[in-house]
Amino acid sequence: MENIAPALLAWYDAEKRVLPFRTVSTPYRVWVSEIMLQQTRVAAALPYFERFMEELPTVADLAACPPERLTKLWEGLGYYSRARNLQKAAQILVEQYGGQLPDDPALLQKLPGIGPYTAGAIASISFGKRVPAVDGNVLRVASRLLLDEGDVTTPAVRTRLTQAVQAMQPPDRPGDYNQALMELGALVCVPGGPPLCDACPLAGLCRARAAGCAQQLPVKAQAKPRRAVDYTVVLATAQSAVLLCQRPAKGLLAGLWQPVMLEGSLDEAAVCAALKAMGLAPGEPQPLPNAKHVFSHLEWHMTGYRVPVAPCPAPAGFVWAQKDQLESVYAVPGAFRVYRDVLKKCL
DNA sequence: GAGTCGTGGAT
DNA sequence: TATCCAAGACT
Repeated sequence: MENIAPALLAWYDAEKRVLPFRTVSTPYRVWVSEIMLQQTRVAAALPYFERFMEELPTVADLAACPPERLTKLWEGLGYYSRARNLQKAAQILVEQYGGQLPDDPALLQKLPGIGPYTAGAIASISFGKRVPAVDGNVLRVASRLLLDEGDVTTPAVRTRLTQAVQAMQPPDRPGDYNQALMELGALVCVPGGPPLCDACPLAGLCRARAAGCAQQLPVKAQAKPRRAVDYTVVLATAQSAVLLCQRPAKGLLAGLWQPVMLEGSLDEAAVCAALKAMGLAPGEPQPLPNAKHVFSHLEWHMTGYRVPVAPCPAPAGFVWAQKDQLESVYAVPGAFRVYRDVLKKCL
């Protein structure tokens, strides 16, 4: 195949988006941005990135940040283990690397939260190393360009496509080349609809376009169905505060805070019984809207109540959260958005 | 290798 | 509404 780099880089120079981690691209900023962008759209990550950099401008600041504050900064962005791993890595950098990121992708990949893609992205973008950084965008672009009908979720196909794009990576601009492939996938060679081939600098070289099958690529094994789980969410309120409980340190939404969560879809009587079993004195439950939250691998079906309870010390593992604390202290998952909105109005 | 791990936008 | 899926990593 004719080398795609010249046309690709010319397009990138003219069309690339102005992004904060491109405007000032220190290794630290590139690293944080790459972690935030894992499985996350640029538009969703941007406000988080700006806030994060304002509060934690250096590796040392990140290493020293109170973990609960870090979780709050990440609230709503999802995949919360990313934040924990980011801090673990920062602490390793402070202790073992003088607070500097190494330029060797093999060393980068030893840090928590940095896998093959992110190591390649940091090494190529920040340090000019000629290494690949292959994400979902690049797999889509490459599979179309080469008309590769292999399943891109398999390691063999990923390796094949990685080698193909890296073979054309120019030694003088490896980071821009990697970013250009991703940018092309994000802006032109898009998923979920017909790609914008008329705007593509590689259209003349694209085998899938020539064959008229670009939209059918990449081939992916279909996702497995999610399982549904029923819960009852109880906003137990007293004296303009709501009862919150911290989730376990491991697993789904680890360490985040939530209202009283009971297994199953319960009626008023069962809710009162459960609250009494917690040592609370519940009043009359008031039904709230049901809510559904879809995760990658499961669905929560939530039945909601607001229940006034007699003022009392919080049960073990719970806290009484005032309205301002709910906003500024406790990190609550987006899964509870419906019920957070209720609290915003009634607390 | 297959599950786990969030959220929101686009179609 | 249902589905996909986004600058993936970890176990």
